[in-house]
Amino acid sequence: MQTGPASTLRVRGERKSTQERRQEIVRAAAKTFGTKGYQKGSLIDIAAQVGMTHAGVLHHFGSKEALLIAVLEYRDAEDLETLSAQKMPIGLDLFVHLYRTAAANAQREGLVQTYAAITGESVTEDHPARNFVISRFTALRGYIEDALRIVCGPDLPDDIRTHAATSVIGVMDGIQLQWLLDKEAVDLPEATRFALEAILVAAIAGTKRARPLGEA
Amino acid sequence: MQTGPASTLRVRGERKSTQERRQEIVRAAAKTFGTKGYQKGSLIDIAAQVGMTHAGVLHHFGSKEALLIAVLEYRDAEDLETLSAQKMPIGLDLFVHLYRTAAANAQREGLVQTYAAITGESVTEDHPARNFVISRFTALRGYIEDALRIVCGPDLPDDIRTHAATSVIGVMDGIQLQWLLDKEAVDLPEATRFALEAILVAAIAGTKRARPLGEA
DNA sequence: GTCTATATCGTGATAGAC
DNA sequence: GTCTATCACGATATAGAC
Repeated sequence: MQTGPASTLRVRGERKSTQERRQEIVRAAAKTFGTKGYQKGSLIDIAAQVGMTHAGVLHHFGSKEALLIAVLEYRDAEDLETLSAQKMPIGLDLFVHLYRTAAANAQREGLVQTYAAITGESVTEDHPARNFVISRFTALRGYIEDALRIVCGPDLPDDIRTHAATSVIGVMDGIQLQWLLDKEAVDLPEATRFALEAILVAAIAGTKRARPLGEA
Repeated sequence: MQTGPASTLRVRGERKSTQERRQEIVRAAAKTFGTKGYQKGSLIDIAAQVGMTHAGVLHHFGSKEALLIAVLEYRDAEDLETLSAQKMPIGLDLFVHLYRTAAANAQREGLVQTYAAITGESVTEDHPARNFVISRFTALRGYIEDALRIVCGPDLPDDIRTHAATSVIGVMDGIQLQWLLDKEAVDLPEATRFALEAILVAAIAGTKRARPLGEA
């Protein structure tokens, strides 16, 4: 991704330099978009955090929307870094990883808040993060379905597997949301553990099951 | 709540009158706040839907924030109307009701979208809907805990009951969110049914259970 | 690479005519 | 009860100096 301009001399040891500055800005933007939301979060606010004017920020990213995209990509990169390994865990390990993520998230509210605010806003018309969020959900469902294929075997009907994957993501996001709004009322790690176990057990129980809920 | 000015003559059969006009506006506002979000949704947009200028809307509600509150109250009233009875069902009936709500919601996207957009935005700083959403979650958790007390008996440890209630709300919201963003990938009623059953079974299984997830 | 200055726009809210 | 007109404000983005 090295798109350096030809005219600029590029010494190896650029002292502080663009890349670092851009990262500072992205981090500030993540914080602002997280606390104020994308629409209300202003470039002026972001710029102030890194000691610049908003014009300076625009010099680096061109537009507010481009900055948001940069934030989203940065968040994804951070997520991968969090994994001790380089790749997404598989099988039962994935569920262990999901629980550990929830436990870790309980101590980094900012990250959760940024994710929740942007995801929440993304359902609105023509929101710049919309496609990103959709892709993210699709990918996550895929990972979880793969894990379920390993844990439950191939006998598990496709629709049940999909419902389970959708439920896992849904319940993690939903619990995070309630936790953000009322931390005393919600135990993020333990509620998540309960839900993950419940869904996993139900998936393992698998194909045939009594249906207590249903017709009148 | 009759705060009519003394100077105005109030004939019983006011022909079209304020209350109806206000309701039109609230409905338009719910639609706009749902599609654009609260921050981006403008009074001008809302006013146009009912054939007025934004000044006209402000005459009725005083401020944009007050209009949002009116929308939230209106939505709650609608929710209660949806219930065939007047009161919230109890015990197992509550879970049946929750499933039916999800099934009904699959055919009224607008309502779901409004709820999701406002709830999503509410995590941001000083958002006018924040307290409303917090109260709503608190009340819902209470209802569900009560239902679980009936279904599972009083032996169920308090923390498990709370985790289950949090999970129920979380999974319903989370599945709705994924459905809004990608309706082909998510079967809202059936995924919800799966999740509700899973959580219910786990709650019934109750107090003692092996813990497949946990330490390293 | 960052600043100042400015263009342009849209908003929520107010005042007063009708 | 609704409109027109206007205010005050804050935003994104651009142009050009340094």
